[in-house]
Amino acid sequence: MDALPTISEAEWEVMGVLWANSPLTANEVVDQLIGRKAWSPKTVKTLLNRLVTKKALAFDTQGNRYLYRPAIQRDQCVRGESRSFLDRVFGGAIGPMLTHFVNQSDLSAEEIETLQKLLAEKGQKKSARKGKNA
Amino acid sequence: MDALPTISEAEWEVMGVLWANSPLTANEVVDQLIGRKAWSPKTVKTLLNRLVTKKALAFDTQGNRYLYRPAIQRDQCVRGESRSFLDRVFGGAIGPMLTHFVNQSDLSAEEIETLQKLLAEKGQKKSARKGKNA
DNA sequence: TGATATTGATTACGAATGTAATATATTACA
DNA sequence: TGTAATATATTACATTCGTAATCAATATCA
Repeated sequence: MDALPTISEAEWEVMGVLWANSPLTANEVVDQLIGRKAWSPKTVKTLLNRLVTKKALAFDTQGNRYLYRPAIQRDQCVRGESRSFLDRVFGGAIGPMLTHFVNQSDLSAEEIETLQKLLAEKGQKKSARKGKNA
Repeated sequence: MDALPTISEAEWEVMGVLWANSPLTANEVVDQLIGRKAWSPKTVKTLLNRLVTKKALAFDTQGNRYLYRPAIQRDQCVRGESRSFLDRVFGGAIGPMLTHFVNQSDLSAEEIETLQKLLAEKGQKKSARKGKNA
């Protein structure tokens, strides 16, 4: 059930580009990263390669070029990373984690409102079907 | 300003023990980890050593034993890790990150309430001193 | 068609990590 | 005081990661 490959920090950057927009050639990925990372194009190619090996990316051939595209969903990776982070730093306790971020961060009025609504909904469901937490 | 050492996953486990309770001898740390990690005592010693080298831990000598204690604050490390996680996975956008967790998680009624109160306070301050976000 | 440019594949290499084992110093028991 | 037990220090070793350079295959231009 958990066959997610491990995505390193640098690799996340590359995945980010392709999750946002794909398929892309290697050079297009390189271009997207200009300004955000001071990487040699060679480095980016290496990362693309590793991600293919890890089966985090797939590609279709177009002449002698590859058109890369994600082979795993961003949302799955986000969940995996989040779980790992939560366990490592907050011992798996999500309440304290959220509290921490709300305290630390400078949320905009809109963000606060969005979250409040979300929580309100959560609270509703909660009391609507007591104990039946899926 | 950012002189925090990098704490690896395994090292977090050890730091966790000492943040919760210190000072402790190496063996006491080993004991605390029994059941949670299937590590050889040697491995724990190695981690303690590395953490001392990284200046994440310090120790006082007691006979031929060391009494280890944290040399950096948990809160600082939490902030560092959180920032790194946020940047990597959510591109630094805290709103979406919180939304994600609230959506994904199964918060207890109490946790929901706590967060709602927190957000309410945040919202208050927000409108009280507009634009003056520190 | 031959030289060149481009693309992906392979190789490189040091630092960090996970996971210990061995060596050395010191203490404590007999 | 000698020897065993224990504690820390040093060394080990395979992987992963960051960061590229070089090699090999192919396409393109002259």
